Amino acid sequence: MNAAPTPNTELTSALEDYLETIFELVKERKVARVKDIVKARNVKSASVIPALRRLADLGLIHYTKRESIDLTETGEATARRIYSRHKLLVRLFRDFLGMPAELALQDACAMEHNLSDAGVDHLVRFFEFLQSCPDGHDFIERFKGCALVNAESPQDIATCCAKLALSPNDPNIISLRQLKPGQGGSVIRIQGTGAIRQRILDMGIMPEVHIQLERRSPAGDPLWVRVQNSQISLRKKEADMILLRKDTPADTNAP
Amino acid sequence: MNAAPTPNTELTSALEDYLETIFELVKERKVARVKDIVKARNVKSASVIPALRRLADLGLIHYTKRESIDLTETGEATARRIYSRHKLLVRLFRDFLGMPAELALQDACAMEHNLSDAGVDHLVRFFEFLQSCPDGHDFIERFKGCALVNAESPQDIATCCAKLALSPNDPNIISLRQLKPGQGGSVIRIQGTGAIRQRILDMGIMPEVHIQLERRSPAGDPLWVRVQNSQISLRKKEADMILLRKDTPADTNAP
DNA sequence: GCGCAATGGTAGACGGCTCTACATGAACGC
DNA sequence: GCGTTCATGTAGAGCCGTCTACCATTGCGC
Repeated sequence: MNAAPTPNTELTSALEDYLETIFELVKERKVARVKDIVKARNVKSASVIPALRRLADLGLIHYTKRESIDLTETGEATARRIYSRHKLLVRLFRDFLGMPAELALQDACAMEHNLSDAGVDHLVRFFEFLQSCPDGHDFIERFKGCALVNAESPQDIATCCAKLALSPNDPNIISLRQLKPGQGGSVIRIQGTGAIRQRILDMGIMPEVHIQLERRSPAGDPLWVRVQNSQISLRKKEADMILLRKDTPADTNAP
Repeated sequence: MNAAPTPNTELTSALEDYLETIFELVKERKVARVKDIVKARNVKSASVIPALRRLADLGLIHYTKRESIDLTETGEATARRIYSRHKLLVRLFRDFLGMPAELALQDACAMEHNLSDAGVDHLVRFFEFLQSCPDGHDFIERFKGCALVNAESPQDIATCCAKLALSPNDPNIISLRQLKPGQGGSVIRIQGTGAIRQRILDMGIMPEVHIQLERRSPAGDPLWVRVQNSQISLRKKEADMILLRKDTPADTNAP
């Protein structure tokens, strides 16, 4: 995936993964063996050995042929740094956003290599805020209890918010289908779940995105809308699910 | 970076990047040229051409030698999907976590390839909640105004929280340095900023992590603590910055 | 002591992505 | 018409990370 002017002396994502695996193995059972790494990372031993050699060259592990593997001091520090990014992302996705543990883990594994120091810092500040501030905790709990998060146990938004600004009768909050051609609005939320929801998200329609209704086909069903500067077509059924705040006359040339 | 049993017919991260670049160029100036891609992605034309050929093979772009490049219908849909992931992450890091725009962009670029559908969905639900629920907005605004987020314009946590549970005199909230050997606690926050803060985070010390004080050196300065099952040493100065909630006698064998 | 199973390691190949160095084409000024 | 210039494309090489197929060591049961 990369390859750039790789100066051969760099910790790549793959190596980070190996290092992290070793870290976990050592933590768990004091010693890492090739077999364990093969199993944990689901690769062949032929892939592991050169990786170990390179980690050894980088001074991150102690590795001599046919002997047990462990981390050097800098190796352990580096691994802990990677591992803590991992934990942080898991915490974000699982504990805060309510994502299933399994999936949160997968995403965290993949993303941890790309999270910058600044990203770490800002996530940490967020968690610090939650730790210190009971408002924060209340907020998260309400968020997690809410139908938006867990479609299976739907609890209405109104129940989750202390004060709900979107009165159901606000005439500016309408579904995309109710727009007139030429009108636009900003997405507030996508009603509904499952495959249709995913399709709508895949098209780039998500909260805070601006949509404009261009026209309806004569038959009425496919609607043509403009999103992110390009035109896409939607079925009525989908347009019903997209809730938005209609532009006020003021913001005619909206984002 | 990958390479797996790559069946040659797959959209890799690098290709996704090229596709997204083309999407943005087309959006901006109606047409993408090799030169623009070279410039945008900061690579050589020799790298771009084979990528274009493979994108064309995948049916994502129209490309014939020496003619202008544009997206097929599926190419545009795919690109929009990737792009919306990108935007979503930017929104998280910049608008919600208050990360500088530049850095948020970089992180988003790197991470967008690894965010799963489920991850997207959960982030979206979070933004939907914020959109719908004034509590949410208040919360974010308080978070962003808070000293934790913006070290430069420190506003005390107490000011940002409607009700602050951590009374400053809570005897269980102490700095790591005040622990007695054998005692432990859960990190609440890291005081201070800059390089020292980053060093502490790099060691894996962040909110919700459990730390136990093992011993102090005779001189008193290096402290030895146990984090994530391994022992690390800290200077007094660092220990001062780590605020934690002391274990109650109940949770003696804490996580 | 010996042989077998399991574990660890080697050789060689392949695809992906990038590069440098060079070649081709097109467009514009004159 | 022709040459210069810039954009585009080609050839070949290198590294990474994976694989398959084979080889070497170890240690354990007997």
